Parts: sequence; structure tokens; C-alpha cells
Amino acid sequence: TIVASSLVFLYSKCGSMEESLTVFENIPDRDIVLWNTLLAGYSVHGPWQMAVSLFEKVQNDGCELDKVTFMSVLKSCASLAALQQGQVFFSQMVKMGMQSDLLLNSILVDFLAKCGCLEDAAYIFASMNEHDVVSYTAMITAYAQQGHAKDAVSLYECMKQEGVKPNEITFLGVLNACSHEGLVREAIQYFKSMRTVYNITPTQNHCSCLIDLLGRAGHHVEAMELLSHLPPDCD
RNA sequence: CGUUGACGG
Repeated sequence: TIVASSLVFLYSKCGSMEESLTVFENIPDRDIVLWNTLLAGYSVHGPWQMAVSLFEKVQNDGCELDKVTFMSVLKSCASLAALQQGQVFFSQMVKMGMQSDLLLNSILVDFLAKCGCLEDAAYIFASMNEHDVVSYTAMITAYAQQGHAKDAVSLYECMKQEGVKPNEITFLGVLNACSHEGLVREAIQYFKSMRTVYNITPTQNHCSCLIDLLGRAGHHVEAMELLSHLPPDCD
């Protein structure tokens, strides 16, 4: 059973969900962690609907739901933009008296934002008593994706003031925000600060984002120049 | 003990 559990983990980790499910079903005594392992696999690799439909079977199997279980299904609902389904999970969570923590709140922010409920996401974010680079980045990315570039940028500034260091994913959100708003100067400044302030090497994703931004703003010369400095295997 | 969060065009 230990070997089988490890297999479920490994298959789930690498996205071989059919194999994972096959092994899972042949394990006689499944506990909540094993269920969570499977659900987490579906929440990352899909099909996300599987996480949702398997959820009700967890309790039938005699396992007690925990935070990790809800994280997986809420994450799946986020990917599906399934607002109502996610709200059902959330209210069930509240009814169970489960207290939300930093990770769960980050998922909630992401879930609400992906469902188009930006205000609700911002409300949850504001109500959190603790933030880290992930929760900030989730909110910044949410603003950026909905075209609220200024909110994204100002939240980024706020994050720096709080002493939270941005990472490469944060910058993708910030650059994306600048792209929407045509904030060329700011984008270039942020881009440069990645190296100079945070010792982060920009990836191809960052470069693509910046090139796209420059192109959209009509700065084709600069865009071409940046392109010429990139590794040859760029898209 | 093993399972959990943010990823641009």
C-alpha cells in the first residue's frame, strides 16, 4: 500500500492521471491524504471536472475533508471558472468551521478573480491578516488580467513597501499590467529592476511580454533591439 | 509520516 500510494503521488505529479486513478482504485484503505494526492493531481493537470465530481466520494469513503481537499477543488473551480460550484464548496467549508489560512485565501482570491469577481477577490485579499509573495502576486495578476493596470501597479508598489520581495511570476503580472495600459517607461524600469534590484534573470516569458508591450505601444525599434539580444531559440 | 497556493502574449 505504501508503494501504491507513492505511485499515486508520482503519477499525479507528472500528470498521468489515468494511471493514477487505476492505482488509486485498487488501494483498499484510502485515507484523506491519498484522496488529496489524487485530487491535487486533477487540479493541476485536469480534467478539472474530475476533481469536482470525485469530491463527494471522499466522505462516502469515510474520510474527513480537510483544507487541502478544499484547496484542490477550489483550484479546479478556478480553472473551470465555475463560480457557483466553487461557492458551494466554500460555504460547505465555512459550515464545517474550517478556518481559512494564507494558502487557502490565496486560492480564493485566484478563484474569485478567474470567475470575474474582482471586487470579491480584492475584499478577501484585504481581509487577510498575512500576505506573502504568492498572495500579492495572485492579486496583482488578477488586476492585470482584468485590465486594471493601475491597481496592479499600485499593489506592486504596496508590496515592495511591505518588504515582500517580488519573484519572476510577480513580474509577469506587472509587465502584463503595463502592457494593457501602455506604461512603457514603467515597464522598462520594472524590467531592469529585476536584475539590478532583485537578482532575477528575466526569462523568455518576460522578454516576450516586454516585446509585445513595446510593439503595441508602437516602439518597434526598441522591440526589435530587445529581440536581437535574446537567445536564438525564442518564439 | 506522505498530500496543498500565484504563471504573460
